[in-house]
Amino acid sequence: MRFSRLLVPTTKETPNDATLASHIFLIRGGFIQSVGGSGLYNFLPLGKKVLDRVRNVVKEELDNAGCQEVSLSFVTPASLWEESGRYEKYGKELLRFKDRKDNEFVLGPTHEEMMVNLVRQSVKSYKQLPLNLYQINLKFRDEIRPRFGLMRGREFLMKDGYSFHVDEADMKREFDLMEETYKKIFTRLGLEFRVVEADSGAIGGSGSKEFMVLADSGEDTIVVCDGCDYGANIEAAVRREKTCDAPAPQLGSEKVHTPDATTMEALSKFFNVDPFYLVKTVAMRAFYDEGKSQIVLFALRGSDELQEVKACNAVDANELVEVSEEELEEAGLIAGFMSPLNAPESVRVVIDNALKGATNMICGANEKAYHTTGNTIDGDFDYRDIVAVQEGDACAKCGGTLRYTKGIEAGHIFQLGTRYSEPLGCTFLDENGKAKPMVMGTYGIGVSRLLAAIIEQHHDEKGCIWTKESAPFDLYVMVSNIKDEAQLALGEKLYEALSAAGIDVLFDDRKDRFGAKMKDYELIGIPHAVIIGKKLFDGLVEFVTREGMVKEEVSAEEIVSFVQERLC
RNA sequence: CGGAGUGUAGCGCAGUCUGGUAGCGCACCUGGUUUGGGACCAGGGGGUCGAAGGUUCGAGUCCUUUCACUCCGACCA
Repeated sequence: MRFSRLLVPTTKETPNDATLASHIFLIRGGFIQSVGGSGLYNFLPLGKKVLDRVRNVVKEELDNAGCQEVSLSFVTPASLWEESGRYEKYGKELLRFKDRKDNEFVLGPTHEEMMVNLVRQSVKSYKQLPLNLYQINLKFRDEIRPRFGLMRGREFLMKDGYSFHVDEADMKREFDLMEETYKKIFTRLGLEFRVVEADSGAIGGSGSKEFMVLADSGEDTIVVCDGCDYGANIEAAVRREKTCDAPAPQLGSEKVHTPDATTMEALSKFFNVDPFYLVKTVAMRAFYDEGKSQIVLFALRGSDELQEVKACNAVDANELVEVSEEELEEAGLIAGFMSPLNAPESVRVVIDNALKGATNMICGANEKAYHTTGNTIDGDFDYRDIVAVQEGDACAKCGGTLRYTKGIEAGHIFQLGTRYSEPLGCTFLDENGKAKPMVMGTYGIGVSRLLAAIIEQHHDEKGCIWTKESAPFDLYVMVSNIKDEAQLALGEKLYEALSAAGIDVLFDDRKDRFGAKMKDYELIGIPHAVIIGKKLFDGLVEFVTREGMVKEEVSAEEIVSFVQERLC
């Protein structure tokens, strides 16, 4: 491709809404263009090329693993969503609309329903299973807050795969195969990543794993172990039970006047005890379908923090919202002095596993300005894991030290079970002629997000540094001064010879000066370049490696074979 | 939805307080010079100042309403 003919509107100036390197360089490098609506982007020729290359890597590996590509309608009938029960559960993220006949539709945010519908219509027998179908298509989620360019757009390209099995064991086999396949994909793309235990979220199902591309700019906090390979999203992370060296308060069962001790810190000072021996009670309003809600008290040790996703799952709610003091009072609760032990009937109580059987605990009295001491938590409560693992906690697996790191969720695989096949009636006949719901797995990769993830991991202050399998071109060839006939002639010759050798070359034949072209090269970030410049007088050209901007002088006569050797 | 802010040329911004010919940089077009680190000179095109209403002789500027977008929190590939 000749640069002079390529639409690559590079800019010197940074768009004012871009803060992330990937967002800045993808816009400045002319890969993508903001559409104006938030979270919507056009892919320009360079961006489209990268997207296609990434997509091909994904496709090749999946096809190798025996998956079959299909393409489902982007517009999906609302009735399917009602069948699965997600029409409401998915909430405002579903973009709903009606056609001229007043039929309701949804722009697909994920396609479990659609794929199940496809399969239930065409698969009837155990002989046709297992089956793994995928597509690489647009998705639309009306995100609450799109941001960071391609990282969190509303419209995005996703690979979504769905597998169908006769039983759980076969589904797990496929799940493991997909984990291996995903590892191959991310490795080929040159990404440093980690596979972690994850929460299943709105998709539903049991076991799930996320593929986290490690980057400080990642939106997810992941917990990793220094001692073993344990890794988990903070939303699903577990730890070894915590202990405390400080002595437990030796206080009998009493009610103590504690007027100003409304925080854990103040309470800890008041009694001069470690927060480990305090009961922290967090009130949240849990929302369910049809707008129903209930106040829930979550109790944990004063030294712990509530993990909201775990808490939300514990009460099976759609979402949790903080509660105002007025609402608390209406429910008969006093902020700062709440207790799970004698809570009003109307509120639900969930207690963290770590508190089960705890003794000598100091707790709110459910009475203004009073706490009670000497409590033992052994009642018939709903005990759950609702705690946020903290840095320094011990690994449940090996006892090593856990720490936080940041990641970009690039892939997520789920063991779905019959979450969708059952309500949608996706059944097959087994050897005995009995109808059974298919056991499913589902597997996603954020393909457009991968572009952002690659740049987050591979860039410098000057621009992008694409990895081998993601680069828009294999090689960039620059003629420094196109008025220099010898330079131009060599450029044309190289362009032709290298292209003929199967190398995808971006040939910079523009009239601009050396500096301008160099800046564009650095911004666009093609892995290697050949610069034809003044040293051609001495029969030399430069071979540049974008990573580190390493320059090597090579004889003009040998450059073709030199490049071929270096690029493969 | 809660909090904070911004809407003026394709992009980045000034002008708004104190009403009086709509500006600057980048980009773009024409001509010339220049060609190893985002060149220079000369000329040029491009705007219903987010929208609606109001005050006024006169509104980008003041008032009211509204919409959109951005940033900080809850959702997710």
